[in-house]
Amino acid sequence: MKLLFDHIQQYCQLRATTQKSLGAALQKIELAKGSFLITEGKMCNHLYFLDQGSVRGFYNLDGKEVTYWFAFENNFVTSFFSFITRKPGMENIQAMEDSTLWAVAYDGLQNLYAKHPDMERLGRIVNERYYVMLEERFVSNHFKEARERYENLLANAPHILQRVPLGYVASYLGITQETLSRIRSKA
Amino acid sequence: MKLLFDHIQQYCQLRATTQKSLGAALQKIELAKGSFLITEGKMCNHLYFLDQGSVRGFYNLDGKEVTYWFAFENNFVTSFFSFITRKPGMENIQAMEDSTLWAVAYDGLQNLYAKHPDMERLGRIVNERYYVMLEERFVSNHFKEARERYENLLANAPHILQRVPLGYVASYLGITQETLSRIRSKA
DNA sequence: TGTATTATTTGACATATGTCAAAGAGGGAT
DNA sequence: ATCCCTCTTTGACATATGTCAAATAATACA
Repeated sequence: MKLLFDHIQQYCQLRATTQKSLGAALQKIELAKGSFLITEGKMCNHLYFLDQGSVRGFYNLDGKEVTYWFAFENNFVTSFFSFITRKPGMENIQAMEDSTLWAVAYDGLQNLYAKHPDMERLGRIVNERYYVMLEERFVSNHFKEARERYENLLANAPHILQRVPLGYVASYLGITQETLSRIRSKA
Repeated sequence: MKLLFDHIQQYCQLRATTQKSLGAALQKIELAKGSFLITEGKMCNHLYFLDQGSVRGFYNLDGKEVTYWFAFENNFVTSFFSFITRKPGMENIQAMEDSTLWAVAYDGLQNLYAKHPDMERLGRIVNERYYVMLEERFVSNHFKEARERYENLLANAPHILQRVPLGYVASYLGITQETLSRIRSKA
C-alpha cells in the first residue's frame, strides 16, 4: 500500500484520518497474466491502482481486438466510462503480466468523498491530470502521422515498447501491426 | 448567470453560500466574432462558461490552423492544459460568433475549492464528465473511418454542422476539407 | 534439444485520404 | 444589380496506410 500512498502525495496531501479510511476501503487483487479485470458489457464497480505489473484496455471492433491504452505501476485503472457513468461499457481490461492491484469499490469511494473533503480534492486533481494526459494523447493522434507518433512514444515512454507486444502497440498508435513493423525497419 | 447555475445543477447541488461566493467571483466577458479568448504561448488564467455564442480551439501546425474542438452554450471553456498545469500552451481559442462568457480566475477558483467542499465536489464531477466525453471522442477518432465519424457527428451533434464552417469541422474530424466535402457529396 | 506456438517481418496489391490547383456558389456591402 | 470576399466543391494525381497471405524469427515448453 506504500506505493499508492507515495503516489497520492504527488497530487495532494491527505490527512492521517483520511489515509486511514482509504486504507480500510482498499482490497488487494492479484491478477494472473492473461486474466481479465473487466469485461465488456458489464458495469465496472471498482477503481484500481496498479501496484505491480501491467494491463491493457481494449475493445472488440468488427471481431478485432483494438488496444487503446496501457497501464503500468503507479497508474489508476478502471473503465472510466462505466465507473463514472454507471453504465455497462464496451471495454475489456486484461493483465499483460502477473499484476497486483488495490481496489476501491464505487460506493466506498463515494463514501470517502462525502466524509473527507481532502479525498474529494484528490479526486478532483487526479481527474484534472488524467484529463490533460488524455488530451495530449488525443491531439498527438489527431494531428500527427504514424511515424511521428511512434517516435514520440519511443522518446517519452520507451518502457512500453519493451514490455508490450508490437501488435498491441500498433493499435495503441492507431495503425496496423504491419505498418508499425515497416516504420521500425525504416527507422 | 442563471444559465450557469442551472447548468451546474446537472452535476450537483451547490449550497446557497457557495453559489453566492461563486457568483461574486464571476466576471462577464463579451467577445466579438473573430476575436480571441486565449492565444498560444500564453498562460491561461481563467476558466470560462459559455453563456451565448460559440468558440473553437485550434493549434497552428506547420502554418496551418487545426481546429480540434468547439464549444457552444452551456460548455466550460479554457485551455485545460494551460489552466491545469499552469504552463503556457499552444492553444488558441477564438469566437466563431459574438459570444458572452462568465470568467472565473484560477486563484479565485482555488479559493472557492478551499472554502467550499461542495465546490470541490462540483469540480471533481465536472472533470469526470469531461474526461468521459473526451475519451468517447478519442475512441471514435482512433478507431473509426472518416465517413463514420462524420455520420456520428451528424447524428449526435447536427448543430455543429449548422453553425460551423466546413473547414473547421473537417479538422475537428481529423480530415481535410476536401475529403469532408467528398464524403458529403456521396452521402 | 526439438517442437509447437506466438510474435514479427516482408511482399503484392487495394484503398482511403492528402495535396495542389482551379472552378463554382453564396452572402454582404455599396 | 454588381463586385468582392469567403466558403465549398471538383479534378488529377501522390502518398500513407490497410489488407491478405506467406515467410521468418522468437519464445515457451515438453
